[in-house]
Amino acid sequence: MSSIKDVAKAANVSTATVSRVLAKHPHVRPALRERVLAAVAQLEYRPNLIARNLRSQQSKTLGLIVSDIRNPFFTAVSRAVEDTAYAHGYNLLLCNTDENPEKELLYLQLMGAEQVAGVIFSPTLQTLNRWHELHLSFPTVLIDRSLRSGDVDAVLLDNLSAGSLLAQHLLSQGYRRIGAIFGEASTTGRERQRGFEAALHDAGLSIQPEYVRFVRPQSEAGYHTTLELLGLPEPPQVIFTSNSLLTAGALQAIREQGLHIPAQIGLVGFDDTAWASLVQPAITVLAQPTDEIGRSATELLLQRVADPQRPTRKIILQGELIVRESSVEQRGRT
Amino acid sequence: MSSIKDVAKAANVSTATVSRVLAKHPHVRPALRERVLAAVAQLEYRPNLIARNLRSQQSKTLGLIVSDIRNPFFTAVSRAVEDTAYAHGYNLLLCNTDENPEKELLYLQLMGAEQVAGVIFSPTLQTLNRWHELHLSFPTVLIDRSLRSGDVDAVLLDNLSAGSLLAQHLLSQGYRRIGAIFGEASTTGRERQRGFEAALHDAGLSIQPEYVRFVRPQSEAGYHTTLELLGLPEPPQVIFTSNSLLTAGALQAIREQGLHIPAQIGLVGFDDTAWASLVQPAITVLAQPTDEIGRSATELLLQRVADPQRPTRKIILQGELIVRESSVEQRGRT
DNA sequence: ATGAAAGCGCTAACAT
DNA sequence: ATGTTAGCGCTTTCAT
Repeated sequence: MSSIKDVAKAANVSTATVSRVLAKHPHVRPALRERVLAAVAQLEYRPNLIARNLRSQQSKTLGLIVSDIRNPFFTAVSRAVEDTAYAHGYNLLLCNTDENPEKELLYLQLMGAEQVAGVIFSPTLQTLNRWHELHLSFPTVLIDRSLRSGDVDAVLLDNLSAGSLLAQHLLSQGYRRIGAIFGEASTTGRERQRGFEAALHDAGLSIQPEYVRFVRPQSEAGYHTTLELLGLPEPPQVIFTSNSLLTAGALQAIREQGLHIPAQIGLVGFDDTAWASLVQPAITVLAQPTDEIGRSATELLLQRVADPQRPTRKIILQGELIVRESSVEQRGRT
Repeated sequence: MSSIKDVAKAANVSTATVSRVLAKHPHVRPALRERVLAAVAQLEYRPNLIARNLRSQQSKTLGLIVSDIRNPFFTAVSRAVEDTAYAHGYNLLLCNTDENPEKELLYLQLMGAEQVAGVIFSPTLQTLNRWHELHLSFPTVLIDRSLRSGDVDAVLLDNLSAGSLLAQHLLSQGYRRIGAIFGEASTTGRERQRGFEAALHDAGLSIQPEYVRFVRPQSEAGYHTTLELLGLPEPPQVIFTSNSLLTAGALQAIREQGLHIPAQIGLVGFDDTAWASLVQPAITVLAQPTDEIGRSATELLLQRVADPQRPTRKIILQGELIVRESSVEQRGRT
């Protein structure tokens, strides 16, 4: 690998001049510029970004720390973040935490050590609670989860409204006994649950605790919890799930019990995954604008990188209710 | 951010000693070690990896360049790569190329500039064809695609067998007019097609070119191509797709045409995605061992990092045919 | 066993 | 407009 010195030697100039040419500084004589460029081409010179970063104390890398890349929501967001970062000349350091606070801390440290320009992060509740103790050396934009009060940039869904909207839809369809499964590790599940409860409350319904569960936001938990719900003396008429992994697990459980959707049981969830419209009946979902979330988060982060003094902002996006066949009106049911 | 100098000063030792303690060198007096460790803790010192990398000319970062992170195959592989890398103390620089050779080259350059320890890459045919011109400065493991002859480490599916296996299953089910949609940008699609053709040939069937298509390996293409196939004067009895995005598109097209699977048309594909077993009827697939692919690729890469002289290896994994309802026997059909 | 010092490749302040 | 040089934070000879 040839270095800037080799180029300087080949072009018979100083390394400073090479650096200037590469950085497109204005005051370089065309003749020299040509010589440098020729040498660069001839030697196939590529600047060593490590050295550049060390010297300039900043990198063109963004960190993205998500809890599970297999969750289609994060997959979609990651893709949007990557695209946006790329468009701005940034790259992506991707980390997976499995909702594990220790891994979160470790990766956060890593980001600091790698001198990333900034980080996009979906934290667990635990890490969020000790956020102020962390003293991170880089700007952060939270996605999917945040503290109401937290003084951090964030791009979030209006989870309260989203939970309400989905619950209201269920109520409007005549459902009364609603089983609900929420993710336990994050603020998001809690907020969606609050929206859900608010909707029931507004409709004059009381909350039956045995119908409301908080579990690990993964397929297996969705499956087992749905079986439990279905096994209740008076099983719910519909299952409300707060993320798509839970929805998948619930669907599997319902199928295995030989129950027909929507005739015997309804099912709704979050995130308009590829399969939500592919299964039959298609699943009613509260779709999140994943592209917009990823794009906004990246742009927000880049703006903060450019201006660290800028006041904290939270971007709240609205979800969209997509009504499909899995939650059609149930007449004449108890 | 405190540096190694600050620590040295606080512990009243030289930076060399701090470095030795951190690197767990054997010959440091316990007393000094304690002082250093105390200073590290007190100052919350974190080594600057950029500086470390510059000095040691190597990093603990692995590059992963995939064509589309939204493809569940790559999502699953990425997850496995991340896990394995993490277990070995490495991080992941993730890039998305959209099957775009220019982006591939750009990202490959970036990897060099970022001094990654190595790269796992799923290249397009075009980049593969000029692989030897690239003169990469880091070791690479190819996944999903490769040249038969190429002198590069790779972890691949036995695509020929996989294509055959899936086609043979179709033949054994009595299907004779088989529409097939393959990805065009990679070697993988071609190989699966060769396996497919071999199976038909072995069964004494001739290949009907209008039934065999090569398209962009994405959902939209699967959708439109399936519509075309379905619109043929004598439409196929079953659709064979060579990746899960194509399968999803095909399924959508079939549904929109109001055709019943498997009574009116069959459907099979690759990759056992979350939804393949969730849709009804469940889809027969040739499942790839995504976890094993990601793990093997990472370990192969790490071994090569450790020993650059080691002879090139290709790890060929077998797919598994999972027969479900979407391809059941068709009796009495023409 | 420990410290002094060189140097990884680059940028930028300073000098000319 | 261009060159000289210091130094980013670290590791690793080379002395002692």
